[in-house]
Amino acid sequence: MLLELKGDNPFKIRAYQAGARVVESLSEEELTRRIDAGTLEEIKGIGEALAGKIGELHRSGKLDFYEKLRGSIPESLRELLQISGLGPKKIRALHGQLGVTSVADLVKACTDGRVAELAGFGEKSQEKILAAIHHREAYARRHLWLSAWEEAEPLLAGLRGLPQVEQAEVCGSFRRRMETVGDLDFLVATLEPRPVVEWFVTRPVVQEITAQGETKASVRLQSGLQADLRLVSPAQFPFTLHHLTGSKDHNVQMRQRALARGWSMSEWGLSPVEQAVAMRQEEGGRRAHEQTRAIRDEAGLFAQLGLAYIPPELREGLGEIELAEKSALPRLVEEADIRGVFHNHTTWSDGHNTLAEMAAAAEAFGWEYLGIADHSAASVQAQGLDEKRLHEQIAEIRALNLAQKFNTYLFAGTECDIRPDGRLDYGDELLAELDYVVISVHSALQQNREDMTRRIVRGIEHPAATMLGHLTGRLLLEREGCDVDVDRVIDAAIANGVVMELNANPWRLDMDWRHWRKAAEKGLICCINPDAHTAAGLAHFRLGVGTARKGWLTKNSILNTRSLAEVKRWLEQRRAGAVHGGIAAGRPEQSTNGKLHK
DNA sequence: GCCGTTTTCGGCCCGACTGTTTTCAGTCG
Repeated sequence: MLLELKGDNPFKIRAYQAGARVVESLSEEELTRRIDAGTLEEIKGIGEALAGKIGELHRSGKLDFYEKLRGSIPESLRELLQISGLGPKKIRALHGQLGVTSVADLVKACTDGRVAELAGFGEKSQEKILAAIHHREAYARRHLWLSAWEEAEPLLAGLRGLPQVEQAEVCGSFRRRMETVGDLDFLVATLEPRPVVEWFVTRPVVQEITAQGETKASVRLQSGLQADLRLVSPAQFPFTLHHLTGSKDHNVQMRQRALARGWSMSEWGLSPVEQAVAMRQEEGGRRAHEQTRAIRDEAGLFAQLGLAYIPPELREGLGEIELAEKSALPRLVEEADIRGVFHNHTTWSDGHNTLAEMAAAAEAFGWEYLGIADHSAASVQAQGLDEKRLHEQIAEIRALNLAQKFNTYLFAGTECDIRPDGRLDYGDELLAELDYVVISVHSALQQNREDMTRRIVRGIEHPAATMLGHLTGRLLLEREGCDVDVDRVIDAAIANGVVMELNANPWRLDMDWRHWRKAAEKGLICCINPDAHTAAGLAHFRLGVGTARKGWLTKNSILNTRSLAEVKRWLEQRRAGAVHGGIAAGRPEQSTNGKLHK
């Protein structure tokens, strides 16, 4: 950002951005190892200069280059970049010619009418800047994936219902299943765009139209979410779908790959390089792809570049292209693979539905089993169960199973607090009576990294622990997770045969998808849990499946894709102390049919 | 600042829309 504001070489700026993304994608462990071994430069995107700077920053906590850069630019200029419509060039003009160094300065300059007098600005720019400042918090806000879905779904259904529309999809980070979404990118295949644009910009949920043209429109929805509509011909659709789905890193790598094979690739199509260059010089842009390669869908596009189909969730530029080339991408878990969930709450603690209501809802999903894990006594705020009440609940669960009222088997569990010192909130005898134990941190979240890590690892080492609930306790867009050494916790879980939850509550999606791929490769087993507090909340398991897919998880590394019989056997063995190192060895295909046990 | 089966120099993705222009620059995605 500082280099941008300085007006430095745009390609240099891009190199820094690319380098930053590379560093972000590394675990702390690997980053440190590579710095110590001097192998940072082996990673694409990190050269001599960046490796040197990263090393200096890592060793000393300071970077001379950065300090000098920062000193040369007013700190407050950076926040101007957040104002939509203002880029580095305009900010430099405002700073250089009007002496604007802060948002407050800018507001004053606009209301004085001085901005409109600048070359390249006018009345309208001035108004837009003021409006953008006014709304910048609401506009810059990201939205939970689920909130975005609730906004997108009716619009998508509406678009698909229009007679002119052949295909419609939501692309972008939404399609890639990011945990939060910045805007919605609708893409439509049509030969008659006008009425579609007209329909889109006149929806009642549209608060403001920010752009409207022949082939695209942008609106601001009442929620503050921006929604863009792109319209292309059916022949272009797969190219644009891929392009708008991204991510940026993935697209850059795909284009490089296309170029290496003699193709110029863009959102418009795929054409031979020489032709694209020649036509661009003669005709300009779009016509360059008139003789584009005909392709039916995204799979055809990947195939043209010698790649297996890459699911949207994996398109983050994190090695998916290399594996697609070898047809070695994992077969990702699907919603239909889930046969039950653990970690759910009832009216016994802070849930809103009774045990029987939860069981009925689980049965409606066709699940073979449902785990009940109400809060333990320490979670007073959630009406956690004391020993007596937990005994009563266990009895009720056993009775429901005996009565065979539901086709879904109920497991008696608990979400047992890990106390600040790492001890569990129930005694060993009581824990041993349960079918399984979810251990979670709910209090003293501000503990330092070392204490928190030791606390959680101690919980994991308890012989009764079955799975670790919501690793960091984060609430997306609201509260940072606790500070914990994730790698150490993962290693401890694997060593103790403890499963890691993927909490599918829309606010959590914790453990983060960025950790799962490597963790699963090491042998960590996942359990996708909705952490449901209502019967309707059980449906959130779908968000967990989306996140698991984003984390490269396959059915085999997920506990609750196993049949009831397998899960029962595994839990029994675990409680007898016979299982160590996870359940990866058990092949689901070879198991008995869980339905026998209903 | 990074990169290399055209290269160690000379490239680096590119088109739509807006507002300001009077043919185009800046921003965005």
